[in-house]
Amino acid sequence: MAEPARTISVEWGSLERRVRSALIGHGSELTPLRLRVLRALFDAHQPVGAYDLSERVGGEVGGRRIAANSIYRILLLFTELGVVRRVESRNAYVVARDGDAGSDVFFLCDGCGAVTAIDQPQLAALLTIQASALGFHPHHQVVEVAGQCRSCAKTLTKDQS
Amino acid sequence: MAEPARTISVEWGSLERRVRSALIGHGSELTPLRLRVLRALFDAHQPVGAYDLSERVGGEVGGRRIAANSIYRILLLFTELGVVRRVESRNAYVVARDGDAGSDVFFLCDGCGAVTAIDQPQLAALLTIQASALGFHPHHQVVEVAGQCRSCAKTLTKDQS
DNA sequence: ATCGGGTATGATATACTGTTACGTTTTCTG
DNA sequence: CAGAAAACGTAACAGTATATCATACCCGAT
Repeated sequence: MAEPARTISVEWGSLERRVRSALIGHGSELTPLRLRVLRALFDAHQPVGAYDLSERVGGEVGGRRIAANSIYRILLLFTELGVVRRVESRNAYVVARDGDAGSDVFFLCDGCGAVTAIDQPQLAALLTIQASALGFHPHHQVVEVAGQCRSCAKTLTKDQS
Repeated sequence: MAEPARTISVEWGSLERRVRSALIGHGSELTPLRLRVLRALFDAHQPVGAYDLSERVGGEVGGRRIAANSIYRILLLFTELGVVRRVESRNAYVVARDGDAGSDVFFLCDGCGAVTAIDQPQLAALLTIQASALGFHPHHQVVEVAGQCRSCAKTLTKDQS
């Protein structure tokens, strides 16, 4: 098993500021629970499921369990604000890159679970063109590629030799 | 609500032949249950969940319920053979277009549920290039666009006027 | 101060999705 | 026919998501 690579480049400080202002602009605020959820997601550096997140957040506070419910509500809020993205092929969630307009491509490593998010405007453009040709009005896109990251691929090759 | 559009262009006869030979090449066969699952999926003309499928297939035979288990096994087999694709953002399954090499783009209508699958080699190429640049070895890609199809978009516009 | 409203969270239940383990039936084949 | 392998069933369970109702808290108006 290769070591998880840190792949989503987000600074905690700027993330917190960004989320706080997004929430305020939305008429809400960055409550302690929301902050803890955001932090747990940030610390994971990879997609985390809602229930896993619930345990992580609860664990911080002396094992007190957080209602799955609340986690989902917070995840919904965060995704609506664009600060968190759902990884469809994993049923999990990650912190969005700063500047991610919702058209990022996710490269997901089966080995270490790391996710690399990149902006790919040409790809988004292709999809838009294709959609127009179909008379289709897109409002959300999912582009996810599963495979092995560089280090996991190396490890695998050695193992097989 | 607009009428569901028929979007996946597959002829039943050729589909059955294709699946049968794929199964035989795999050392299996097209059993009655597998045939009924395939048919139900074909008739739906849109993504269908596993449990929904279970009911549809069971309903044909006097309400006898088909084990979710068997449905999943068959779906797994079909997806391995490439005759069925999983729609990640819907937790559902559709018959693959003939010639779909696994790199199709799905346009999913939120209104009528219809799915339009198209081949988009340029897009696959873009993803491959990007993967190489990252040292990433892809083995599976998911490209799904949610939105409104032509007719549902029209209906919506009228409703709003 | 307290009443009322809104926001946030909890508690509980339930639905939906997917997997595992094991047993039975069928079919093929020697 | 015996044995093996494939196909399917049954049951239990794990994981993911939502619905509903109750509660805590803040804050402004009375």
